[in-house]
Amino acid sequence: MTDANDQFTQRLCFNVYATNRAFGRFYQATISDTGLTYPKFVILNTLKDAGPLAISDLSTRAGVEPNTLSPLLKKMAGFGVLTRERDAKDERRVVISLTQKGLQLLQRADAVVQEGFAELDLDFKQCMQAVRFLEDVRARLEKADPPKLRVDDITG
Amino acid sequence: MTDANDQFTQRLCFNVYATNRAFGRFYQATISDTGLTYPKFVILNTLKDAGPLAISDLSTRAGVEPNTLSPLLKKMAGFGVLTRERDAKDERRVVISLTQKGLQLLQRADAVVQEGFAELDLDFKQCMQAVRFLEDVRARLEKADPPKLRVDDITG
DNA sequence: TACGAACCATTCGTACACGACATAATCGTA
DNA sequence: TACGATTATGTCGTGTACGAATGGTTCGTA
Repeated sequence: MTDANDQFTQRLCFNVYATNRAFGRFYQATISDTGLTYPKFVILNTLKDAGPLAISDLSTRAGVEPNTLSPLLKKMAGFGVLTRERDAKDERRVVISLTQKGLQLLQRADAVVQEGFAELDLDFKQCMQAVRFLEDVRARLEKADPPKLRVDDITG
Repeated sequence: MTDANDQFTQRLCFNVYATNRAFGRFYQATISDTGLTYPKFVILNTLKDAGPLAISDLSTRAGVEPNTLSPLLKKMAGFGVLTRERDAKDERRVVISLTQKGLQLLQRADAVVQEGFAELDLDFKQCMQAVRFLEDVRARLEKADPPKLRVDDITG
């Protein structure tokens, strides 16, 4: 890829960044009254699709580090939307399961979110292409070995 | 758009979310030694492209709320990469300008980031399409009036 | 020209998100 | 079978990010 094209990667990065927060505000406005946030919504959704998962597996699927999940899951368990249990076969693992309450909450939230998304009226084909492209980008980012800039005289 | 298509909007949202953090980790690995982070990088880049800006304008361009920017800019000014000055014409406004030090830091960081992005070897055309699509999505999200779910008996 | 509306920056409280580190459990191999 | 390497979770410190509320500044209009 030429230099000119790398500019587009930067623009892609910026648009991903800005769009992520736009989506976040959209979810906030839609579901914050239920106590849900987008990250919590993602966790519940992942559990619904995959069934009970250890924290590390949940981490991989959601693309979030385990140390981010750990306190979040503890809090959510406190609200009864999921449970945390040590795996008897491997005492290192903590298995997370969706509760009935969690499932109901998720379904209600999901319905309203779908309703809001429908009004955006996005083009189906473009949407699908973007999803596939972003999945590819993510895979490349994860296996990449990024270069490292060292600057001793500047802090910030 | 049909219900089936809204599922794709959800998948888009998730991929934007996950890709954003993958990019964030990439930047972290690349430029954290300089004290920069991706949000700070964006601020410097925006100032380089647009010249001095009031905080509210910077907020609009970067897609970040002013209350997020405010403390961040104060800290960055402390490191000498930008300056904060009250606008004499309108005492409400605080004008942010890039310093020479900030510009140099940005240029060095930018070069290394480009280098890393080149190795991702993304497809130029797909990248451009994704950028345009995400810009459109963002515009729609910002003018949308999201539905609101109220649930009294659940907190989280 | 005065005064309420609108605008701009800021502070505050809360919620992710990460890297570095700590600790406990399991695995591999000598 | 012991013991170093690996794996899984959790804690800590730091850094965004947002909505709500605050306190000046400017604008519009009576």
